[in-house]
Amino acid sequence: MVENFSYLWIMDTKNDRQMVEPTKSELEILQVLWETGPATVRTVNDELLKQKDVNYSTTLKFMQIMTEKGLLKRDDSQMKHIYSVAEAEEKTKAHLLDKFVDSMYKGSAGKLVMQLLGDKKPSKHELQQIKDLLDKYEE
Amino acid sequence: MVENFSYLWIMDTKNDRQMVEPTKSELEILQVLWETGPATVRTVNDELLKQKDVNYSTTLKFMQIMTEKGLLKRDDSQMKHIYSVAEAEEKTKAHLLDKFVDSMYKGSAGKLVMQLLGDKKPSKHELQQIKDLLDKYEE
DNA sequence: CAAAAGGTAGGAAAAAATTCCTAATTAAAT
DNA sequence: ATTTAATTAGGAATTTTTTCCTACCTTTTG
Repeated sequence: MVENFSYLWIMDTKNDRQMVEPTKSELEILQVLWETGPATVRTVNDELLKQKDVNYSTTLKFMQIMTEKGLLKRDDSQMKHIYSVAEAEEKTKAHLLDKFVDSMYKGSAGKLVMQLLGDKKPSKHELQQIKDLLDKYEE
Repeated sequence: MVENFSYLWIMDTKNDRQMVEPTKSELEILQVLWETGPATVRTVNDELLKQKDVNYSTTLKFMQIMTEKGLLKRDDSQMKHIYSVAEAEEKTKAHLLDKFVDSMYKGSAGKLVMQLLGDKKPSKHELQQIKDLLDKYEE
């Protein structure tokens, strides 16, 4: 019986992994890693420095925390650890988008798109892409 | 000369007002006020209680802070103060959506829509609305 | 090999966001 | 007129997020 419980607990923690939501700073790091692919702290920090003033040890700390949270994976077989994202970019983005739509538009994707069109100005090319997608979607 | 400077400063602070971004908790309060329109702390807190466990004085505090930040306006001519949002719902949402698109999809509204269609499932009615809007948009 | 440079780990400090306690005030009820 | 209930204001405490200092390794360089 005890084994059953602990087994369930292990499964739970594994499934909860992507439920962990990145903070603002953590998201910035994810975005770098989505761009570059697996990378060292140095590489990530250099990228971040292009956007804002940030200390190397701050980035290191974040990436350590994110690894603990399960947002990142780490290969520490070499001295320079290589970090990579734990979940696919699309999956994470889908989740964040989902949350955004739910909270801001009560889950109505249509409302969001309508505001988007009034607000941002998609290029002609993008508009066509969207239309194509909508057509294909209608099956 | 002094008058000129102070005049400019006043204009600046007014324009900066909506640049203040709500935190997560503050957004929840905005959402209630968008629904109900101008309301007392009591009303807002009652609404919040439907979603989560929150103390009256916590809500009060938030609404005071939000007023200081310029996110809310307050009519305190009566004992029960009446709070209302400082900026129109659409304007605030547009701004937050804009930030979201920029940070997550590098400003490509098209990319977002594409993910949206793969992810969420807009209803047939919503799809038609979107298409209509796209057609109208092409002028 | 000694020094310098570049890494990691761990903790602590600082800043931001959240929560709620308490005192004072006003309105309502008995 | 007292008491009770509802409200605001102002901290203060807590929690979360962000930042970075320091000690200690490992690798590279002179």
